[in-house]
This record gives sequence, structure tokens and C-alpha cells, in this order.
Amino acid sequence: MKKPVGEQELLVLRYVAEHGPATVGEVAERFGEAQGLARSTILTVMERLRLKGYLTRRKVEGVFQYASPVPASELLRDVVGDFVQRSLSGSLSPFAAYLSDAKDVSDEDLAQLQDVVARLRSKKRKG
Amino acid sequence: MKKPVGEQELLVLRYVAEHGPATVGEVAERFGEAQGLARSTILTVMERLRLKGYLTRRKVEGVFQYASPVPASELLRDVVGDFVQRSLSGSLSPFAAYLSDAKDVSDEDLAQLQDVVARLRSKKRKG
DNA sequence: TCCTCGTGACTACAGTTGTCGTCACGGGAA
DNA sequence: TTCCCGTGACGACAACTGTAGTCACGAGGA
Repeated sequence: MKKPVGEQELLVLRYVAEHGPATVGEVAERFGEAQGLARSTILTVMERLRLKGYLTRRKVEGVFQYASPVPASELLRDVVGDFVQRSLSGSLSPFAAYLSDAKDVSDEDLAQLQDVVARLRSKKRKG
Repeated sequence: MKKPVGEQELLVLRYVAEHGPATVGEVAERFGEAQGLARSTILTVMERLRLKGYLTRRKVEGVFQYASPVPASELLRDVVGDFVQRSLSGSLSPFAAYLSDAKDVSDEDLAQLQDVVARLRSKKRKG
């Protein structure tokens, strides 16, 4: 069930996941056009995502509405998990190394990270 | 200089970066065999990595010694950076989401993360 | 000298991804 | 009724990746 998703595919998937159910025409107009992509490109990508099980569709008044069965946040969380497993063999130190050099960590991201780390630590103490 | 690297390619690159300069035969025997890969596969992958600029080689006593121009840690840090940019559009919250669900964060990784976060926070206060 | 083996360079081929063009259909506007 | 347009389904093609077979060459051992 873990079909791979390409980079562009992921962008489209994210768009759909974040911008509710949408038709191919809508995605092509609002997302594809901005990226300089033809409508048929968007259609092909969305259909591939559907074939892989990442999108579902439902005919509403003649046209198909595509939607992601999982919310964008969950989707991205899984993408990160996959990446950590596949490319880092589960190790997080490369992430730490990246972070320590990162120039552009937003306040919110930083606060969120601190929060998560603190939570993990307290859980570990107990567990 | 930002040629893409596939997953298997990355594994080989990591192996070479971590296990000093090595010949194709050595990598095939120690790494490839364990993965069930033919020697020619290893050779092809290593040559592709060299063509992309991720490996260099030097003939030593008749055979080529391949090496990574950058240490493994730096390599992985860059891989993470790429991933964050390309797949997460620079946002770190998906990573935080991943962490909060992660089951298997090692003590070392956790400590390292906490350290980095703390450092970033203090830097931010000052800067 | 002749055969074998490690090494390298090529070639090959299938699957995935990124991008489209095009064709056919059905519903409205003219 | 006719023609146009949004929509869908296909087919296509190039690049990249994963994986390997094969051929030629040079150094040693038999």
C-alpha cells in the first residue's frame, strides 16, 4: 500500500488535501496554471494519485470531485516518516544536523519542535 | 550541482562516504552482497554517482578507489535540507507531527534534538 | 604459454515520474 | 439543430532509477 509518490505528485496531492474536494479543472486553473502546467498534466497526475489510492473521486453534477482520504497534516507526517526510514535508515541525527545549520526556522516551527521534544522527554522518563 | 539521487544510490553513496575510500569490488562484496545486488549493479550505481559529482575516484595500484568528497554527516544533512525544501516547502511542522507520533526515538537522538532546539532558541533570543 | 579472475566500460531493459497532445462525449448557447 | 467548450480517457515520450549481462584487458598462477 506504500506506492511511491513523486515530488510534483506530492505538490498536487497536497493542494487537493488542503483545498478540499476539487475538480481537475479547478486544480488546473488555480494550481497548475501558477506552475505553468497544462490541464492534461494535472489530470494525469491526479489520476495516477487516484490509482495509487491517494485520492478518491465522486461524480457531482456531471464532473468528478477529487479528494484526499486523509488530511494534509497526516499526509505530510507520513511522508516524513517514509523519508526518515528510507533515506536516513531511521536515524534522526541528520535532522538535528540540518536544524543546527538552518537559517530560516520560524518562531512557530521552533516552538512546536521544542514542545514536541519536551513531551517526548517527559514520556520517556515515565515510560 | 543539484543532481537528484535515488534511494538505492543514496544507500551506496552513504556506504562509501562512511567506509572510507573503497573499490567497486569491496563495496560489492561488503554492501552489495548483503543487499542481494550484483557487482555490475554496484559498479553502475557508483559510476552514476561519480558522473553526478557525488563520488570521486583515484587509481591506486591498478584499481580505482572511490571516495565521497564530503563526509557522510554533511551529505545527510544536505539530503534533509533538500527534502524539507522540496517536499515540505520548507515547513518543519510535518516533522514535528512525525516526531510526536514516533515510537522509536532513541535516547541519543532525542538528546541531540533537545540540544539543537535549545541552541536555536538562545540564538534567537540574542539575534 | 595459457587459462582464470578481478576490474571496467558498455549496453540493455523495465518501471516510475513529469509533461503533454489528442480524441470523443455531453450539455448549453446561438 | 449546430457548434463550442469543459471534461475524461488514452497514448506518448524523455529522463531517471534499479538491476544486470557481457565483453575485453591485464596480472598471476598452473
